[in-house]
Amino acid sequence: MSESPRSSRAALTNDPPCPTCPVRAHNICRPLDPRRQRELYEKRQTWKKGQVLYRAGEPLGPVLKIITGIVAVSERLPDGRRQILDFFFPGEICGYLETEGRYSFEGEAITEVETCVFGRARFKAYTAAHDDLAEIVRATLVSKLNSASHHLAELGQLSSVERVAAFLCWLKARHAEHGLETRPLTLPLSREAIADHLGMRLETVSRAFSRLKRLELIEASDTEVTLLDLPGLASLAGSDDRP
Amino acid sequence: MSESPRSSRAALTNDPPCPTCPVRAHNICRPLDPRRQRELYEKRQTWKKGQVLYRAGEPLGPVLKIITGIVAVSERLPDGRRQILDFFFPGEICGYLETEGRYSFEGEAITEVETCVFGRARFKAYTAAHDDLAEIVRATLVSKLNSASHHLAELGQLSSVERVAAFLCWLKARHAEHGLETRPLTLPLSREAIADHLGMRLETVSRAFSRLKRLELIEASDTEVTLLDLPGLASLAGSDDRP
DNA sequence: CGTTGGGTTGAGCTTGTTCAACCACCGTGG
DNA sequence: CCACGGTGGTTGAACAAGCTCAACCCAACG
Repeated sequence: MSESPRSSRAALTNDPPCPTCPVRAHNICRPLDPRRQRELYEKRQTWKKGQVLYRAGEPLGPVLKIITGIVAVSERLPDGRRQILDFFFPGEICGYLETEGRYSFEGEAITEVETCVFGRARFKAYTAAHDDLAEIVRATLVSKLNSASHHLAELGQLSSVERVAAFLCWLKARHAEHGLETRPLTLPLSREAIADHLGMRLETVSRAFSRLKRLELIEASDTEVTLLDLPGLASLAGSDDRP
Repeated sequence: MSESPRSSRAALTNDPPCPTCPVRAHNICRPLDPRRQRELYEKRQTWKKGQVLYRAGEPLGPVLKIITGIVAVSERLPDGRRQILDFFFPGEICGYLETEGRYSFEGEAITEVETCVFGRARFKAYTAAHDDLAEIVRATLVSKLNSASHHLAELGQLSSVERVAAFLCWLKARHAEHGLETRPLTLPLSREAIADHLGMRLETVSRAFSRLKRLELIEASDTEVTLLDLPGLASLAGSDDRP
């Protein structure tokens, strides 16, 4: 056996880039020691903005963990209308939880995206074999069900301005959770993406932003928002923050 | 040891009513042999129409499996608006999947309801210890996430008539799945409950029913509906049933 | 320097809400 | 037995919210 430090076999199985990965402490990777990192890691892939990671109805492909960028998961109606169900942020795993047999939804890179790529069968077996990982998957599933339900209540009951307020609060929480700047928030989403997420038209989203500015609840440009009055926004959004 | 066939201890631990339970073949109970039925069974409870099984924010109580009747799970805004997130039918388990620490939502009996009652810790431990049961719980969770997502797309994208059409298709599928009469469907839900589920007002639901009748897609009374043209309804509902 | 892709804003229209009247059904009590 | 009130459903008319279509703005970029 060769002792050369970079034989092709060694390059394949050793030295994963995990130690410098910005999301090594997120989700499934959080409890991994170097040995398990090496066992689980396979490869990475980058996706251009607008590129589709998987399409509804297609047979299942690999499991993807987002390293950088944002993925929108959506359902599309035959006539082209689409509902963005969720935005996946760095650290999250997409194309896994919401799958049974085939993809039910569509995953699209909303920004430039970099992902870790795992063979599905291997990933499933590995997470099933390790209790701590299985528990993380389960907890994520429960939390996704909760936020989908909450989102449901927003779409069903809130007016357009209320929905945008709720969205901004949600976005802030998400940024905070991922250690990103929250004052101001960078808005990596177009008005159209926000509209498709909130079940309204982009013009209505734009008007809602204008209203919130006029009410001095936010300051906003095309790509940045500052939440000036978080409690005010939250109460608009119907969050019953009982103190 | 007494040989008397009905000592109090024996009454407590033996002879669960499972053999005659109408939902013994549903969900978690499906793979149970008599021994496991005896181990898992605790007791039953009935709830009057309108009674609240649990409230958002309360500490967790027991896990409930519905034997007969329908439970509506909803989120309520501070100002009283409510969104019915899901209807739970006989065989389903409620107050379990969507919980983390405390109840996030509210469960209310929409009809007279009979349930099996399981101590939560015991239930959790038992299902975790049996692989087949754990798998059923996991699959249910995934399927609930899928249907919540789909419901989200309906609320976000469909018009009022389309939503009612989608709801009727869904209801029919649900009845079929539970072996209930589907022609005509009995409608155990008030117009108000349907409205709260679809994010509209009861008057709008009523008008949508009238429109669907005029289009001869359905026949309906207060408490019964017949779906005359299922494909027609489905296409209204935006179901891309590719043949 | 023109073109292109978002974003904003206005005017008119459509859809769904609000408020109110009315109806059918059902159980209760005179 | 019938009058009564209550509950849930339907329908209409006026109104409001959000959508459509179109003009316009601005910054980025070839």
